[in-house]
Amino acid sequence: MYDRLFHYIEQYSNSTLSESEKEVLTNTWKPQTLKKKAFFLREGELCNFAGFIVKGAMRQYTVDDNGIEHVSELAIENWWIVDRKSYFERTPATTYIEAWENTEMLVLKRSNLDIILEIPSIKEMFWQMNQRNQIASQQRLNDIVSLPASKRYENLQKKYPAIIERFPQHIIASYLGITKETLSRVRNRIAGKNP
Amino acid sequence: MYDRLFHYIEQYSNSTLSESEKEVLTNTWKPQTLKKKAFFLREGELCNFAGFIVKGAMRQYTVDDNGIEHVSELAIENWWIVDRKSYFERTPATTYIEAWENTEMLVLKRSNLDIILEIPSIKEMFWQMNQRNQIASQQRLNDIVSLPASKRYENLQKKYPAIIERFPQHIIASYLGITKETLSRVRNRIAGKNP
DNA sequence: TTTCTTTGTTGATCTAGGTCATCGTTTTGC
DNA sequence: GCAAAACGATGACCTAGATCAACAAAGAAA
Repeated sequence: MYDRLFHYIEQYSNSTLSESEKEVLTNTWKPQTLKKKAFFLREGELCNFAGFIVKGAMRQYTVDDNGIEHVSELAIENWWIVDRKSYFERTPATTYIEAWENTEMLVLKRSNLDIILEIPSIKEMFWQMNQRNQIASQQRLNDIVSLPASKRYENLQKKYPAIIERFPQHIIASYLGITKETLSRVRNRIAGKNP
Repeated sequence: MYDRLFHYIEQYSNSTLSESEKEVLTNTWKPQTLKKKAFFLREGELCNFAGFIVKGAMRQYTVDDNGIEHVSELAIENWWIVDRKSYFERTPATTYIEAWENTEMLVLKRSNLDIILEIPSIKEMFWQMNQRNQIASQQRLNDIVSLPASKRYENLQKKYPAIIERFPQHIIASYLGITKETLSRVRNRIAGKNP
């Protein structure tokens, strides 16, 4: 169960974890399973845990003043899921995080974060993770203002085909910032062009 | 000139810089001035410098396939300006960065980054900066899919009134993901509501 | 099986915001 | 000082995508 996490850390820190370090990790990261549709976090709560998905799929979303849900993040195996703002700044969460499938995670309690960051490869891994994440959301922001719906969908298909297979269309649509009807029509148009 | 930088670092690292650390900083961060309209970075180049703005204003933007500019970042005194992806991953820049006013900066060469990160308060400052930045772009992404143009403008007014005063409307419009005409009308409507 | 929920499609219509064009006003460069 | 550029406002029109509605199909639940 922990192997995926170790491997992830070693990959992104570009270094090897010692046995003692691995022990610290197993003492601070705890397994948690969530049934499909169960909430990992609700708006208004404190996000006390950061989760690494070992198996399953989750989605993060906000609810606006009109009660409309807007998907902000979709995550599957080997991804992190956390309300960063709430977790790092210890403020009430503005997002919901929900298991979309039955999901197994390893979760890091916020109060253990500082201990964990003493390990250089962990610090490096978090550093890289933040960097990558930031670049990705910058890219997403840019796409949303400069590309039409169809191009955004095609980009997602290219970049994260696995995501498209794991979530239904109305969730993907919301992630792309369009309605399910528009995504349905966009897919038809694209299919027409590539016979 | 360096005082602003020192102060910024001490503020966000929540610690005090020693004299020797300050010396390292003055040896690695170099002053650079840019005339209005001069480029700090062009698409395709390597972003070899991260800039801290001491005085002035800059904008970062991309140009899409149709030649339309999309403002991705606006920065004034005490802000950083850098193409993160290019700087950290050493890949060709996808953005332009241009001085909007005559600007004084302190710039950190990419090859000095690793030296600088040895100083704990610097590492901490970068950590915080990345964290904040990430949260901000997440917020911006959320706003753009969930709020109408008028609300986005009002939010910007509340959050960064200084930005609105320093840049012309067509730049602000692009930053908000709308056209200058729409911003003009939106402002009229808002002015009508608050007589 | 039967019922209920979730998912996806398609049509009709609407609208926020984009596009195009024009025209003052202000700034800037020389 | 003057021409040229940059800036901002406003009108007329257009369109990508939203909204509303109806319906089919496929799971999931019972």
